[in-house]
Amino acid sequence: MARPKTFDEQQVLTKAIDVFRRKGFDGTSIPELTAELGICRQSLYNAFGDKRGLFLDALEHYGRVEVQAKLDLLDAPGSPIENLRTVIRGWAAMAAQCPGEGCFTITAIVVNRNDAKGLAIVEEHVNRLERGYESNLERALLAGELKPDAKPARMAHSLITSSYGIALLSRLAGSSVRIGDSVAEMLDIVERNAAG
Amino acid sequence: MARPKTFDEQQVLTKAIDVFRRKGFDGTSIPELTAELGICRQSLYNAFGDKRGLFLDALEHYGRVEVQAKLDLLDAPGSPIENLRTVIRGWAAMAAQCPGEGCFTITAIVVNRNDAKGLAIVEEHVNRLERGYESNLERALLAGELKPDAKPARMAHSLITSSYGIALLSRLAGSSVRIGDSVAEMLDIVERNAAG
DNA sequence: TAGATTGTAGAACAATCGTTCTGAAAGAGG
DNA sequence: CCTCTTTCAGAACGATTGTTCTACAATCTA
Repeated sequence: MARPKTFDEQQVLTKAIDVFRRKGFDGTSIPELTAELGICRQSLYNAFGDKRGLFLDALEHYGRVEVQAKLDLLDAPGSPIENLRTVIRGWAAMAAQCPGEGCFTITAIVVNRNDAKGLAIVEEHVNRLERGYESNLERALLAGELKPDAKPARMAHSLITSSYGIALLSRLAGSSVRIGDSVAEMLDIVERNAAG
Repeated sequence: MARPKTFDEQQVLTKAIDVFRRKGFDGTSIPELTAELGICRQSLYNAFGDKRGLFLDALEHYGRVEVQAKLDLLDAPGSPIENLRTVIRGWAAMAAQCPGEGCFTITAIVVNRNDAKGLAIVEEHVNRLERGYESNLERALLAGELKPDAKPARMAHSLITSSYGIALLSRLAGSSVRIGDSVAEMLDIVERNAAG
C-alpha cells in the first residue's frame, strides 16, 4: 500500500455543511468548494463522486452530528422535561449565535426541492427529531412530570413546527424579539402540561 | 403611439412566482422563464431589467397580492378573533393544497441569502403580516374577545413563527398530521386567551 | 530502492449560463 | 400611406459551470 489519507473526510464534510448553508447548492461553485474545503478538485471527485454527492454526504453527516446531538440531549439522564427545556432554549441560542445563517436542514429543504433522495434524508432528520421530542415527553409522562391527559404526539408535532419556524425566521435580521417570544410560548406549552 | 402591450405584466409576475417557487432562483434558466411566462427574452429584459430584477418584482407582487390577501382577511368586518381563526386555518389549507411547493416567502428567504434588497422585501412581508396579527388581536382585546391580560404582541410573534414553520414543513411529504396538530395548537393559543 | 497509492496543480472539455444584438413581423397613430 | 413602438425569433457573446484528463510530488509498503 501507500500514502494514507491526508485529509479527514468528516472534517471536510463539516466545512461543506458550512459553505452550502451559507451559499446554497447552486450558489457554490467547485472552485469555491475546493478553496473552502482545502482539497483539490480531483480529491473531491474521488471522495464524493460529484457535487451533489458531496452535498448529500454533508447532509447525512449533519444528521449524524447536529441532529444526533439534540437527540442525545433529549435522552440524557435526569429529568426528561428539564432536558426538553434545554433543547428548546438551544434553538434560540443557535439563532442568536449565527443570525442570518440558519440551520442546514432549512437550506436542504428548499434546495432539494426536486431531488427525492435529498428530500428523503431531510425528512428523516425532521422525523427523528420529532420522535425524539415525543419519546422524551412519553418518558416525562411515565415519570409523572406531565399531567395524565397530556398528549406527547401532538405536543411534539407542535414543538417541531415552532422549532423550524424559529430556525427559518432567524435568517431575518430583526427576529430576535420574535424568537424570544416564540421560545417562551414553546416553554409555556410544556409548562401548561406539567404536573402539579 | 404604437402597438399596445400585448402581455399583462401582473399576470407574468404571477407566473414568475410559480416558477421561482418551484425551481428556485439559480435553478431556473432564462429559456425556462421565457417558456413558462410566455414572453421572449427581449421583452423580459425590457420589462424587468434582468433576471434578479424579475425575481424582485415577482417578490413585491407576491406581497401586494398574497400577503395583502391575508391582511384583508384579518381586517375584515366582524369578529376579529373569528377572522384570525380563518387565517390560521388558511395556512393548513395552503399546505394541503400544494404540498411540496410551500409559500414563496420561504424560497425567497433562502434564495436571497446574500441579497440585501431581496431580504429586505421578504422581511417587510413577514413584519407586515405579524403586525396584522398583532393589530387584529388588539382589536379583539378592545372588543372584549380576549382576556384583559392577553399579550397581543407576544401572541403575534408566536403565531408568525408557527405559521412559517408550517409553510416550511409542508414541503415534506409526510407532514399533514404534524401540520394539523400545529394548527390545533395555534388555535389553542387563541382559545386560551379568549374571554370566558 | 522500487512500486503502488493518494494527493496536488492546472489545463482542457463540452455545456450552459445570463445577457446583448440583429432583423423582421404586427398593430396603433399620424 | 408612413412611422413608431412593442414584441418575437434566434444568432452571438464572453463568462462560468461541472467534470475529466494529464502530469507530477509525496508517502507508505514490500
